[in-house]
Amino acid sequence: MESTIQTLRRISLFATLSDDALARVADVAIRRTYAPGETIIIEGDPCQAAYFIVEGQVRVYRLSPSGREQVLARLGPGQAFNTVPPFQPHGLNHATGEALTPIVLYTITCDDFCRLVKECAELALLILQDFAARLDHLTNLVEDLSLRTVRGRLARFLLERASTELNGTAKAGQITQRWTQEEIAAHLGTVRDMVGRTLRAFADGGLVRMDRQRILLLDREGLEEEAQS
Amino acid sequence: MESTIQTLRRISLFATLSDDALARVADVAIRRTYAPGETIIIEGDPCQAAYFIVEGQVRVYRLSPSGREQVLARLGPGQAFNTVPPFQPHGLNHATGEALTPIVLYTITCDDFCRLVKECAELALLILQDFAARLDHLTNLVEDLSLRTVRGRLARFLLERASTELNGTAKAGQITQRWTQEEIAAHLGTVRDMVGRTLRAFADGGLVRMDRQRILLLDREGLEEEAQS
DNA sequence: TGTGACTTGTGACTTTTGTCGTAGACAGGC
DNA sequence: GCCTGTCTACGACAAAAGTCACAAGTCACA
Repeated sequence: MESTIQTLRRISLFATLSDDALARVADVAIRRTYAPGETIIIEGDPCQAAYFIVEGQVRVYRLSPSGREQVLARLGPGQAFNTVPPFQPHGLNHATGEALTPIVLYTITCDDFCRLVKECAELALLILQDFAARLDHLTNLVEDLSLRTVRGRLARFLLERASTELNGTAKAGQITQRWTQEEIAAHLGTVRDMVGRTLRAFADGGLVRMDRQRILLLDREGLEEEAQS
Repeated sequence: MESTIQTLRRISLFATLSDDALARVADVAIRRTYAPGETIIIEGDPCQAAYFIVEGQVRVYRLSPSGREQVLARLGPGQAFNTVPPFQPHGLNHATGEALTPIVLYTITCDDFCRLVKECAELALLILQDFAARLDHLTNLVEDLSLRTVRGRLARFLLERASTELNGTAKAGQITQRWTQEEIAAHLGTVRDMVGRTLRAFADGGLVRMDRQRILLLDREGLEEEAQS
């Protein structure tokens, strides 16, 4: 059985932390598990804790009154969520988090988390970097939603996925992970129908080929052109 | 003439900082001025510095290929911008900042800023809180753009302005600050025409009254209803 | 091999949003 | 006062996005 410290070391926020600091984190971290489909946090609830994923996939999203959802992030092992509200005066969770697969994670209560950060400059800096990355991502999302068409957003989405997967063993231009149109729609802030129609338009134009739930990028430059608008 | 330290004390990020820490900030802060209409930073440029506004108004926005802009924030004295990229590995400015009025501000170079934060846990915590507030704001903006109609966004915008201005001396429900439809549109991620038409629709429905560039909220509950969708 | 749950394809339609052109209203400088 | 530039009003139109209904495909699992 792996020790708490060894496990926490795999969280990217803690990866480069000193042993000393990590030990203090381990003192206050509590292990939890969730079943697929279970809701881990609910938007608007008072913030209880920050969450650090050891195993599994979590979808973080916001829900509209009319029931549509906007995915803010899809997170995997090593990533964290709900790290923001602890630093806010009246800290409410600002999104809902749902387990997609069986989840193992560690939680740290708001108070503990704030205290740790105050006492440990090392950790503070790491979290700042993490926040910076999120701000960057959200700013891009805002630009996308506000200034691009669904067509453009989908093109960017495909290009982005294909390139991140290149790091792995995926063949160039192939998106191996399975995405339903519904899921893609929730990421892009639109509805399934639009995604389906736009994908078909891309396929008709010879930009992509669809093979089940896998998508093959045929014409990267063409897609980049589409991504402009 | 006010000293640098006295001036920096008025920046909200530094307001509660210890004298000692503030002195170190003052050592590396450089005073700058800009004329109205001048561009202070350009999105995509490598990040040179963080900016702290002493006097004047700055508009921070992103530009689309087709020339439309999405305002991310409108900042005044005491507020800061471009504090994020210093914490990113390849730090590029992720938005454009433009002086609306004559500006006096202090800049701190990326390197200095990072070093200060590393050495001074107090400052790190304050910046974390600032980032948390921004993340909150951006998350709301994403939800708005993705899940609400222009009508809903405008209603929320009006309610928000009217309530923040209540703290001042403004009469209940009046938005005293002047907003052109063009500016509102850039905040909401739409175009002037839409804002004009929607405002007119609200006025026809008796929800607001428009008196030149001032807007008077007549029916707060009605607006809240509109804000749902 | 059937069954049910989930996913996708497709067309017709509505609503929302964006675009364009023109004309009127207003404010501030001179 | 009288321009001039900025802001606004408004109608007609075009494009994008969302909605609805229903058929068909896919898959896991008994």
